[in-house]
Amino acid sequence: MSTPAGEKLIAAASTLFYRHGIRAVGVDLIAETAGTTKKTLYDRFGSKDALVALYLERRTGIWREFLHEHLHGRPVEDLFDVLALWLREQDRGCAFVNAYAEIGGTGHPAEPVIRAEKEWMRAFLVDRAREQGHPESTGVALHLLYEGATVLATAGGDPDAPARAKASALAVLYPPADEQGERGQQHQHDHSLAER
Amino acid sequence: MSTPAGEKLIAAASTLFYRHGIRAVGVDLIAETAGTTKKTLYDRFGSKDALVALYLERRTGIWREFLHEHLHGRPVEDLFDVLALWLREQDRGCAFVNAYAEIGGTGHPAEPVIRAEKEWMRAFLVDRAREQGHPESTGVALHLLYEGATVLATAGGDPDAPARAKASALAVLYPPADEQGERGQQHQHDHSLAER
DNA sequence: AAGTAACCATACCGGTCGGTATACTCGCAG
DNA sequence: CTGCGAGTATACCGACCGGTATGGTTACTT
Repeated sequence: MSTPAGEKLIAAASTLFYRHGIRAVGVDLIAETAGTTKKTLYDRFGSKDALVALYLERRTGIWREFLHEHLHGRPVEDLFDVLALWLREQDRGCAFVNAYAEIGGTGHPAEPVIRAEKEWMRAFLVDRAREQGHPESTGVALHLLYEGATVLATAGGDPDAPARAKASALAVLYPPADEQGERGQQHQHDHSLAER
Repeated sequence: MSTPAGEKLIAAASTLFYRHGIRAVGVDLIAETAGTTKKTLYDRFGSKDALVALYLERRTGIWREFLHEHLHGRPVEDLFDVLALWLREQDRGCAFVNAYAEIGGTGHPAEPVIRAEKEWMRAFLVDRAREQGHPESTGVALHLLYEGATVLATAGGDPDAPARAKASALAVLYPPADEQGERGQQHQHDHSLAER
């Protein structure tokens, strides 16, 4: 936690950074939106870069909470239903991918935060898959499908990407029992997440 | 094609936009890097936004050429070897995803270029998969894995992501013949792309 | 010979960038 | 009652932003 004015600044910065991007948002606008001053911003955080790193750190917590709350007690493939739900409000996609697009490779203090988030998600999915009796490679595949679905739902403009990713995930988790080739998403298992 | 000075401007803009991002690069720097002037830039392209759109349009062509050249005559799963090769030089990841992170949802003239690229890639993979006897859903799965691998190789900092994606792709393309669960990437088929 | 497309050079515009400086007010703990 | 952390308000800094204006120089066409 931070001071009251500090929290208002983080909240304003988070909204603005996510919606418009990092470079597109100036510190003047952040301070004004938060109803405070640039002086306070620099007293609390020292630099815009530090505020950016904090924005992403806060965001990891929010996503993990959302994920745990909605995936609790459900099979791992329902991840994609949770993602679809998340993207309905977070329509600018993955904040970490977006941030990396702007600051990647510059030595920015937020870079390790981005890598850590991706690593955490990989480990989470490997663990969850393992609990259901699947090898590490299956968790990795789920992670790849998850990132792909996020990108295609936003930059790709395909709102059904998470649903398609779920279908692909089911094919990986429960491979068809016959020998080869010709068929597709024939088994539907209906593990689908109830609309809440 | 454009005039000589126009081409120099596009080349300079492409390098700079890809390396540092769109907002991070000013028109003054582009003109100076190209060894020409801002006047010429505006005479040729009219606005920075138009130059951004052109940058992405050019980039689609370069990637498609690279893809066709390296994937020619090889099975579709070798896509991931081609991607690894591409990312060895294009280490800032997908230019379209990065651009969308900066301009997405703003009505920028480059937005349709981004969506078109993702759609083209989807159609390409669906076609290629179909040629090998696989249903549309398999091509879609390959597309998701491809986007996921690109993100995880760059923002995720995992240079082996394309290789992992290939293993996942093989599991989708050639599902294991037994009933369920417990095993992973047991068949390796060795369709791997010869190092060139 | 006149016109024109392409180009270079330079200066300018209002606005915003990240960051700093100065000065003042409040509430609270020693 | 004094000192200090937290806050507000405002002004300032040099640098850069996207975009425009003016003017002059080639080279090729009609």
